[in-house]
Amino acid sequence: MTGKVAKRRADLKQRLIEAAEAQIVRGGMASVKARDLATAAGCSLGAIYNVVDDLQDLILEVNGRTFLKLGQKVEDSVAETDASPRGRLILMSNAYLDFAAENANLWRALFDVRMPADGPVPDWYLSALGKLFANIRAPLGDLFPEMDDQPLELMTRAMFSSVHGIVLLGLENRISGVPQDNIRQMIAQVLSRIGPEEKI
Amino acid sequence: MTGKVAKRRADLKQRLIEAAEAQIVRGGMASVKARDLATAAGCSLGAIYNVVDDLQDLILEVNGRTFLKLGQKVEDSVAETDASPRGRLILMSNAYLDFAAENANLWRALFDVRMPADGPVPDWYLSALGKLFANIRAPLGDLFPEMDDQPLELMTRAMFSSVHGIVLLGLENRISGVPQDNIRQMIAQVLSRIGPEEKI
DNA sequence: TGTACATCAGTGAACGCGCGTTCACTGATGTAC
DNA sequence: TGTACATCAGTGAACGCGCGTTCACTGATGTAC
Repeated sequence: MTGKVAKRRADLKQRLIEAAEAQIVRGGMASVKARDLATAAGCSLGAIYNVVDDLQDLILEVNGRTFLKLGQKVEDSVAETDASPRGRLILMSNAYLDFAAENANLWRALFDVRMPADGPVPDWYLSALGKLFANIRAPLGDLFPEMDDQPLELMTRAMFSSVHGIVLLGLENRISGVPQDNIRQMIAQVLSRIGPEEKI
Repeated sequence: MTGKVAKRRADLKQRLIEAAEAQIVRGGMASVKARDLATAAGCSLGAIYNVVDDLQDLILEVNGRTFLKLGQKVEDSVAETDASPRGRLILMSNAYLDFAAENANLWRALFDVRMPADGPVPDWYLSALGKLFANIRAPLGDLFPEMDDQPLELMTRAMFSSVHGIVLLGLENRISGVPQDNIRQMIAQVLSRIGPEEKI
C-alpha cells in the first residue's frame, strides 16, 4: 500500500502546481507566495517542501504546461487548413498572439524565468521549443524551396523572434490604447511582405 | 549663496545616478541597493532621500540617459551614409544590436521597468521613442513610397518590434552558444526579404 | 486478526535575511541686523 | 565685520515588512511478526 502514500504526494504536488498556475494567471510570477499556495492547496506551509525542492520548481512546472498548451494552439491553428505557406505563417502567428493575449501572465512567465543556473536548460523547454520551430519551418520551407537547411533554420528563428517581438511590444502597449487588431495588422504587414531576397 | 547648496544637491544626485548606472551595468537593475549607492556616491544612506524620492527615480533617470545614447547610436549609424533605404534599415538594426550587446544590462533595464503606475509614461520615454521611430520611418517611407501615413506608422512599429525581438531572443541565447554574427544574419535575412506585398 | 514498531507526511512557529524608508538628531551654511 | 538665529543637508541606527525555508515535534499509515 505504499502506492497510496505516493499518490497523496502526487496529488498534493498537482494541487500545488494548479494553485501556482492560478496565482500566476491572477497576479503574475512575482505574486506567487509559499503561504498562499499552502492555503490554496489545503496543506501546511512546510508540506510544500515535502513534495517540491523549491518554489522555482513549481513555476517551472507551470511553465512546462504553458509551453505545451501554447505549442498545441499554434499547431492546431494550421492543422486543418489548405492555406498557402504564407497564410499558414499568418495563422500560426495570430494563434501565438491570441494565446499571449488570453494568457498574458502565463505567457510572460515563460520568458521571465532566468533559466536555472545549474542544469543548462530544462528538457521540456528544449523539446517544446523544437516542436514549435518545426511547425514554423514547414511553411517557410514551402515558401523558400531553394533555401538550404542552415539558412532555413536561421530564418525560422528569425521569423519566430520577429513575431514574438511584435506581440511582446504590442501587448505591452495595449494598456496605452493600442487595440489588439493593430498587432494583427502589424504581423500581417510584415509576413505579407516577406518574399524573395531583394537587392540591398 | 543659496546656489551653492543647490549645486551640492545637484552634484550628489549626479553621483547617485552614476553609481546607479555603474551598478546596473555590473549586475542589472535588481542589484541596485540604497546602501551600495550611498557608499559609491560617498554619502550617507539617508542623504539619498534628500535628493530623490525613490530608488525607482534613479533607475528612471538612468533609463533616460540610456535611451538617449541608444537613439544617438542608431541615428549616427546612418548619419553619413549613402546606403539604400534597405541598407539604412540594416545599418540601424545592427547599431541597435551592437548597443544591446555592449550594454546588455542597461538595455534590459529599459524594458524591465514596469512603468510608474501614476503618471502614465514619462516624457523622456515618449520623446526618445518618437525620435527613434522617426529614424526608422524615413527609410521605410523611401522603400514604400506608395504607403499612406497610417500603415507606414504601423509598419515602422512592426519593423522595430521585429528587430527588437530578434535581438532580444538572440542575445538571450548567446549564452547557449549562439554567436552574435548569427543574430546579424537573422536581421539581414528578414530585412533583405521585406519587399512588395505578396499575394497571400 | 492483533500488537509493537518504524516511517515519514504533515504542522506551523520560528529563523534569518534582505532591504527600502524614516526619523530624531547634529552641525555646517547662509541670513538678518 | 560680528553676532544671533534659522534652515536644512547630512547622519546612520532603527523600523517595518515580506517572505523562503527549516526544524523539532505529532500522529497517521504501513509493516513485521
